[in-house]
Amino acid sequence: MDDVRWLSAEEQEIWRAYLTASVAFSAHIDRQMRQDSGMPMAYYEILVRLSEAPHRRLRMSELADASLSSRSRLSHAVTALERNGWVERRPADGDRRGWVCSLTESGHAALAAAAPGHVTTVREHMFDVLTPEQLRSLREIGLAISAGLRTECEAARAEDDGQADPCDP
Amino acid sequence: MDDVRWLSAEEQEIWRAYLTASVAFSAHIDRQMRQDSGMPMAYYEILVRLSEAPHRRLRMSELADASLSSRSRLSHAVTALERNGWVERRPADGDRRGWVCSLTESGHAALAAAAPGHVTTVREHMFDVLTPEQLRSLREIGLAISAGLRTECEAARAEDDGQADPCDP
DNA sequence: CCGATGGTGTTGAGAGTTCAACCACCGGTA
DNA sequence: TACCGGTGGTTGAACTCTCAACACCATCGG
Repeated sequence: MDDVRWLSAEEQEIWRAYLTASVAFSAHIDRQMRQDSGMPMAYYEILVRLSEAPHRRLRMSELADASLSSRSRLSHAVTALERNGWVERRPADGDRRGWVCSLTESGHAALAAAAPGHVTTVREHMFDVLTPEQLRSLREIGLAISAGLRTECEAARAEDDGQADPCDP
Repeated sequence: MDDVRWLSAEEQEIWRAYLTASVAFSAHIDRQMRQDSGMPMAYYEILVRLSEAPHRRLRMSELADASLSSRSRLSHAVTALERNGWVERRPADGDRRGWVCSLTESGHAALAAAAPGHVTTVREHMFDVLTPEQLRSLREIGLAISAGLRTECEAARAEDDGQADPCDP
């Protein structure tokens, strides 16, 4: 890592355009969610993933993967969501290490109340400002970046020479 | 906000592709920065902005805008950076309310040490996985989304009927 | 000069995240 | 059976961020 391939002026411009938009957009969405529904975006994501799962329940580890969250983060988050009565945790049958997390009726109601504002925000600041072609492109870009992140994890895992895996969360 | 324009299946796919990539990518970058340089990405951003400013110094409010951070967040961050000796805060002359924050030599060294790893990560997971055309498109997409967020702020400000401005940070 | 208004920046408390242990359990192996 | 590495999940402390309140100063109008 000694001969760094620095970014050209043009590349810097691209990177900055992406970074600025990404940071500002996610901050905007998070703020909207907190103000209108009293929960951070990460919690909304958890509720969404639960609501989409069969029987509205998932193993903790599966929920962590689905909601792009570390196990530790999810554990804390579920504790908070449980306090609100939006979610329940019960032992998994068949594996006494595991727990399944399920969406309560009250949690489903909270999700239903939060969704309209969220979707409206996303539509206004994304689908209303981009052309259909840009949207198609954005989909491909997202898939490519995600794939790139995933393959690095697999490569690190494949080495399995005791190196720490930098892709846990 | 009663007749919500929900997302079509195709739109959901686009949104999810973007969200997944954006969250995973920023988490990856933040983790790399923390592990290799002991600071969160937000702090690196502050150092970068200072290093690019004339005389490597900026008013707190300008630095907050440049680093996409709220004033409160910047204030806490600068306190932490000051503790590391990477940054200094001194009263602004001409306006006794204000403070200017400047990058120290030690801060510049920390930035120089952190940059290679960061740039390498960005290149590997963005420039190496996207085509030139996708990169051009991503730049336009970023600019469009940022512009959309900005115009909403201006609209809110233009109303100036006592409504709170939801675009402060 | 005085008060009203607005901008600049800080502070403290509470919420959320990260990191590094840690415990409990599974599955395979000797 | 006993051991042992690997998995599932939690915990507590330190850290970062958000939000609301505040203090201070500038500026403008009377």
